Amino acid sequence: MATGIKDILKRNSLSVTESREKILSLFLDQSGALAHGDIEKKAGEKFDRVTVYRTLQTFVEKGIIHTIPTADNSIRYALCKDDCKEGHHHDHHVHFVCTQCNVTYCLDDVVTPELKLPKGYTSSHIEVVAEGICKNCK
Amino acid sequence: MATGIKDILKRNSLSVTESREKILSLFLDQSGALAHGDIEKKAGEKFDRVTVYRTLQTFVEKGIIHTIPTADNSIRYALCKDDCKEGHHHDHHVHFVCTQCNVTYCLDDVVTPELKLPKGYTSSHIEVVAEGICKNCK
DNA sequence: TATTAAAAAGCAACAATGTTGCAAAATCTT
DNA sequence: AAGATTTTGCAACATTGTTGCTTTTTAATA
Repeated sequence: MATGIKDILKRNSLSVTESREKILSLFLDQSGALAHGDIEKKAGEKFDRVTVYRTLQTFVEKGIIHTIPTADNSIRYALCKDDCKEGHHHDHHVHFVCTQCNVTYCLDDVVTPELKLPKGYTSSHIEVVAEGICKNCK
Repeated sequence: MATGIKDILKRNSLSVTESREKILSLFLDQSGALAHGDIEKKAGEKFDRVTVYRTLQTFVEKGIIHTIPTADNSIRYALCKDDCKEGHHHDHHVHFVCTQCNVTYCLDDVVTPELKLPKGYTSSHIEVVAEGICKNCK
């Protein structure tokens, strides 16, 4: 499968625009997750704030990126693996936030564990966020 | 152990004030978690917005409540169990967000599972948030 | 390649959320 | 009850997120 930036956009029937290319490249250029603020800092001099919001929203809808829940009110976004379809994410991996460097990783190889929920509860999705020291900081 | 509202505050060496009593009672009166917005709606006519912020912050610092990460940028707070000490939380339970009624539960009996992390990663805390249909909505 | 319809970006204005400093009021200590 | 301390409320501000509309860019088609 082609993995160029333009290919990713076209595959998701998105028109190729400068801001989408730029923002998508930010994700491809590094392994961690990005908070909205990070993206705005890196791309915001060039693009309007609103465009960043709308682009991220579009990417989430198309399944190109996914959100990672945090406890500090700053949604983080990370690239999805290829098997994410529009409106149907398959992010069954664990996220890791380093308390030292503050980088968020997608641990693609660590699968979210099974949970035994109390009677009456049915879960459709489980998010696991581990916090600690990453391999670069230890 | 005494569980009156005043007792909880005194035990944590907090002075007993109207707003703290009111906000703490909101948590005691119901089982789910509360978002800042909920609290402001319920207590905000009586108290200043800033007071709500500061009170919640104080409660978190004292270990009376804890935060629950979400993917929608609205921090939720829930009461801690009694073994939370100041600055040292013991929230090894799973959280459950109902996608229908939007209530967040602390599943105190569901312990966060062990995770096998990749080499080099050490985690100090693991957050698990399950999403689905709760016992009241099914 | 030029024309045109559709989509996206930029702009402005606004709404919501969160923060800070300081004076007034309430609480705690003795 | 009086004074020291803590908390509250207020005002002003910063940040973050949203909406409507016009201009610009992209993509489709001749």
